[in-house]
Amino acid sequence: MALQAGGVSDDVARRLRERGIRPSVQRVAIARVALASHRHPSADEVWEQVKERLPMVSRATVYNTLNRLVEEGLLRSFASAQGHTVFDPNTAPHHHLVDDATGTIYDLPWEALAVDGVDALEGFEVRDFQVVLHGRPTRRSR
Amino acid sequence: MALQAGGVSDDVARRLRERGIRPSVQRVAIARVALASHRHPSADEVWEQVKERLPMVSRATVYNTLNRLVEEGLLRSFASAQGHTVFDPNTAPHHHLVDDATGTIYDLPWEALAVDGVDALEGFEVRDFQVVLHGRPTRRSR
DNA sequence: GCACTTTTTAGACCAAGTCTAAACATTGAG
DNA sequence: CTCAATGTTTAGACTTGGTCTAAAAAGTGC
Repeated sequence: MALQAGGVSDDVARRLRERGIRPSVQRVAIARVALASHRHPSADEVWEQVKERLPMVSRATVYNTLNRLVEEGLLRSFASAQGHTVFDPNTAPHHHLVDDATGTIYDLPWEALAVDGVDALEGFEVRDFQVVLHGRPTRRSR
Repeated sequence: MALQAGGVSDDVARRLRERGIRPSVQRVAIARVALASHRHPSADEVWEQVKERLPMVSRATVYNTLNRLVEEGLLRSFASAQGHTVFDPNTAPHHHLVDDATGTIYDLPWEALAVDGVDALEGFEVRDFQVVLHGRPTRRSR
């Protein structure tokens, strides 16, 4: 197998080590794909991509690693509109816009929308929230 | 099998007929459960409840009927935080609060929150939206 | 009552995700 | 370096939510 360019994978390995995750070859490869992704991939989509470089990697390892990355706060996961779990390396607060025709999920910056009334909600203690919009992009360039 | 009280099921049958759905015994029983529910049940939860009155009803009929009710606008469906499809008879716009500890989903009235900035979004055409909050109820009485 | 259409049924099938037991890799002590 | 202990990965079995299919049953119109 080809050696990986030092810089990026070292950075990923460091981030894993910081969270107490031993940076095995497999875990670094999986984390590289998942942390760089901007398309909210499912676990199997990550698996496909990782297999291009590391053909013998097993599905269980990909699932276990992704779940571990979520536990350790390096990734977020949530259910897509189709009910499948997808992963998002953007752990900062942001909103989502779902194109129901394609299933694509777009990130919207937190500052793009203002939500008023959360503090005044009666009967609930709110930990966090986001706006989920349904619609479609009007430009191709996204 | 016991006859059903006329009033309610006649009402459900009428609503089905209005949408061009022939009100078979099974479909009325399924719709009665789903339309009366306030707990965002999954299809299998609806199936369990329907079977109490109509033990021979098949899973396929429940799934088909619920999907049909969604198509015809009598129900909404969406993916819960756990990634399972759940059904909601409240088709008016409203927000959701998810208790991650229990998976329970609470409805919040549309007027409880104000979202600002949707019209000003660049690059997207928005069809609808809602706020999804995570937290927990502070009162038992819900 | 009879041909036709619609609905329901049981169970096969499928896909996403988890679990398991065995193989493999890594580490630290001697 | 060798060994034992521990941690990780693997293939494949398993589970679960959901769909599909072919045949039986029910409903419709003449």
